[in-house]
Amino acid sequence: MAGSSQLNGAGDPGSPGSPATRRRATILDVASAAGVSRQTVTRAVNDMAGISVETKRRVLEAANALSYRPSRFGRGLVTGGDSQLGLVVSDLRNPYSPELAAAVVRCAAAEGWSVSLVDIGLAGAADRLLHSLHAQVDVIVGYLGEWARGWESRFGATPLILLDADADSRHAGVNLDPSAAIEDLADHLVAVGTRRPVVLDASEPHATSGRGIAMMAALERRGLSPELVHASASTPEHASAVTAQIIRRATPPDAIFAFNDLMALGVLSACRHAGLDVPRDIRVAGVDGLTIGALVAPTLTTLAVDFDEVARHTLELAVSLRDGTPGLGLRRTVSHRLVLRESA
Amino acid sequence: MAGSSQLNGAGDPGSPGSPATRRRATILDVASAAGVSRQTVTRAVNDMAGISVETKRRVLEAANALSYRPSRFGRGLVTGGDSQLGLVVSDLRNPYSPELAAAVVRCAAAEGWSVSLVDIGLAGAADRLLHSLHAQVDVIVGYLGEWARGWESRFGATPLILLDADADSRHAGVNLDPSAAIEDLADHLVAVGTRRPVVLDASEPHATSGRGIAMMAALERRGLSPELVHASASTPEHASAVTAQIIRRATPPDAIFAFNDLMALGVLSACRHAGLDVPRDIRVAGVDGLTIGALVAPTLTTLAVDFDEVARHTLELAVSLRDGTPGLGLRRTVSHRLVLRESA
DNA sequence: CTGAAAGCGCTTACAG
DNA sequence: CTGAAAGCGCTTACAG
Repeated sequence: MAGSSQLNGAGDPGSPGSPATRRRATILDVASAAGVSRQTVTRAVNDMAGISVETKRRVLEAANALSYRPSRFGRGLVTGGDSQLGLVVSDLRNPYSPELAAAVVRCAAAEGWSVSLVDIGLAGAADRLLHSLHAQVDVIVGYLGEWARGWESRFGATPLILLDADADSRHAGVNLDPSAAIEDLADHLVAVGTRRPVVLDASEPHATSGRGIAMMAALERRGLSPELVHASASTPEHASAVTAQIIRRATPPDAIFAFNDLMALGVLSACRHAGLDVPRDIRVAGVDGLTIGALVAPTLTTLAVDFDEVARHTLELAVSLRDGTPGLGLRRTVSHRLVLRESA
Repeated sequence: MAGSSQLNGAGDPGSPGSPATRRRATILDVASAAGVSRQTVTRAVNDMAGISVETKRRVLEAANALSYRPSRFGRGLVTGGDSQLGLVVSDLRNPYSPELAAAVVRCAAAEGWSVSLVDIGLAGAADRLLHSLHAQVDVIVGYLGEWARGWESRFGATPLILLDADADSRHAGVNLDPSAAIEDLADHLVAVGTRRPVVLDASEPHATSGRGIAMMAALERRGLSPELVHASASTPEHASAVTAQIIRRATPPDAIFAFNDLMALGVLSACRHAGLDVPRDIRVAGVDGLTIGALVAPTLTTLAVDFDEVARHTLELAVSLRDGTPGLGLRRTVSHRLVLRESA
């Protein structure tokens, strides 16, 4: 038809050899196809008042025939568009990430934000991903790790919210504080008669994690002599391997506090394969409060993170950052909570 | 000049009645602050050639002082912008969703797409969420359920890719086919001497799921008389409750095939609490191939979905749909694969 | 109920 | 190395 060849030709109607990728129809294409002006098209497409039923029908028909979709850029330029949050995680396959993402996505939706999800765990792609993300969102939040260093020089004024980062960071952030929950757990372990507790940390021997240190201290303060053990990585498999060795000793531990729930699952698995009953022979606890901890048998005692609370703080910070209204504090803290289940 | 210097409170702290939400600085604000033209600002900000070091420094300084961030709309309008995929899941807390999302996010990133994640499981918010999503992405993919009905009339030409939808759907989609894996599992169960298998389905009695029907048929074809049982919902808890009843019988089953891995976890839990050993006393299998299945003890035998393959197909379809090049087929099928582990 | 004008913020040629 | 002009696709007043 004349209309469609004009559409594709864009000023060059008779251009021979239809292009492989046809240009997308614009509001002007629809307008001319329907024989109306562009703002009549706007009215029809956006379901606005001030348009006759018949005209609307005709316009929508033309729009449909041309597979017209309003450009989000054209529209966003004039309306401002929705706010966009970029959520960066280090490994979507670790169940921790999805549980956080779920909370953030829900909370964001309630506040009218969209969230773009990025996994920078991929080898080498992190730099490219962050670059493309920072061009598309209003605020970036997540576990940036080393990428937070030198942020301004690389990504200019893109606001950044760090999750569980170093306390000395200059960026906005939401931190996690396990100390109170660790005290509660230590109390509990003592109350049930624990004698030989082991703290199973993930990091390298020379960089014991904060929670590992805190747990050691809490147990020592209660008169126990906990042993500190390191897995070479924080995976269930490594935790399982280390546990298998430990429980084979002449005097095995009667409690293992794992760096996180995933590692605690590995501990549980090693205990089962060794024929040990949890919690009768040995008690096990993790950190994070992942949903799966309630699905395994025995159910896992844990220091749970309130992901919803983290998400709430994150969105509050995101709003301040977007609007440039720093408010009072750009750093928040969320405490872990002891959740006692079967394993301890 | 007067306007722009007032606008940025930065150089004009004492502006009376400073507005709650300050207008964001534009490229023109930076240009005038740095005393250059707008395209010189573009050159500096986008790290382009053809600008002196000194000018660039001055511009970036001004940009920084004004917290300037290029508008993604202004930029997208002229560059076209990245492609955006909208991923819709029904419940991010069900581990199935994140595993799918992880694969899609990774695959999309490799193809240069961004993905916006939306959870429509939220009560009542689905309609609003889909509306805002469809204005922001190029293609929508996911588990739409009832929302796929009447899509065109509500969301016009927004391309849609349905995951695991009815075969009679007119939309593009990626379907799952468990039939071959079900045969493999049936073979295995027979080979290890299963006598009294139970198929634990999730749906209501009058709407047995496709995989439930297929498993029943596969077992019957091998001379067994499987029993079909329904949980009132597909949660681990319901599965656990039903299992507890069944295994209490005089002649309990020696194998349970659960609708999905989550329910299989519930089965495992009920067995453990009843003192049954899996797989010695009873065999258990699920469907989905979730990561957690490999972390529990005993590890879970399952009919695994290759999420990466689903993601690959999804992105191929997304590209065709975005470009309006339908290619040969807009429907793909991915087969489950039997993964034998300890539980069966 | 409909349309002509202006402008959102940016980049891409093009001219100096 | 720098800037004046044009235009991306849309909506928001405003005028008929």
